[in-house]
Amino acid sequence: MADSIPRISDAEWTVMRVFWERGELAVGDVIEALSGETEWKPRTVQTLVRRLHQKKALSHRKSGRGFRYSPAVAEADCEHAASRSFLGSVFGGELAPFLANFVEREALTTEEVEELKRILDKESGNT
Amino acid sequence: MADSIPRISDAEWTVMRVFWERGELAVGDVIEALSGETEWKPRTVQTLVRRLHQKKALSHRKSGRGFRYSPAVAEADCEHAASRSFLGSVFGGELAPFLANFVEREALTTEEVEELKRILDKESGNT
DNA sequence: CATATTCGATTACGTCTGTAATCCAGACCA
DNA sequence: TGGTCTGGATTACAGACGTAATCGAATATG
Repeated sequence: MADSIPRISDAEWTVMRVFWERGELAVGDVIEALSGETEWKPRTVQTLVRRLHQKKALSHRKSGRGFRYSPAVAEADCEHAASRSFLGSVFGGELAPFLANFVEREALTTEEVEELKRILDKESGNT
Repeated sequence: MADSIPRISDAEWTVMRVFWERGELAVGDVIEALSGETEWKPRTVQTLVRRLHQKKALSHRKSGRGFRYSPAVAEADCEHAASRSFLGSVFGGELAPFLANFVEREALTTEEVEELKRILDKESGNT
């Protein structure tokens, strides 16, 4: 895990999620997987795949006429990097103000609150 | 509150925070306020202020030789819009997966967990 | 074999961002 | 009054992003 996490753009997240869900894919597979979800033209998807490969978020493997691509970074790592970056820009890097703002504007149900608390408790034994 | 919230970039957040903390300011005030915090040249700060005014995040008022600017959007609204946008891109729009990923990778102290739970409880009476 | 399809590579193009520099006019200072 | 400082307007410029089109090679298909 020497590589730092590449910065993934909004459109690229959509593509990466396909790879994280389905593993190694050819471009055509990605195009098909996204055909229901987005309006992107095939060339658009291919550009996104190529850029993700350039920035080392996907790796390459020659296969027949083209390549097969697979995730070269872990989803959770990318998510965490994005979270840190977001909290850094918008909330001074802190989780609490984010959460406070969020619950202040969104009506969470008691169910949801309970779920979130359970998640908080999952952080096992610390100080 | 008819205007939708403008999209504020990373560098722009730094500038907006100065306005939210201090209210109406001339460009020079912002430059000075940021001189400790960033390495930005005065022209850079001015460009950011001008762009924020263009995108209606700041309003204008003629004053002497130049203008005084003030926030035209509420901090909490911008934060919430940014949060929604971030969760939408990265976590399928949901808070729980974000929180789960975060606590899984960051060692929160018991103190912190308690604070977060208190925040969650502040969402008053819903279903 | 000939044609249609697919995919990589290259190119495109407008917008947004970060990071300024230049130019100019008005204001303050000596 | 003439210089200096400030701030607005204009311009710059490269890189990221969204959204592709074109070209050309290889492949699958009839």
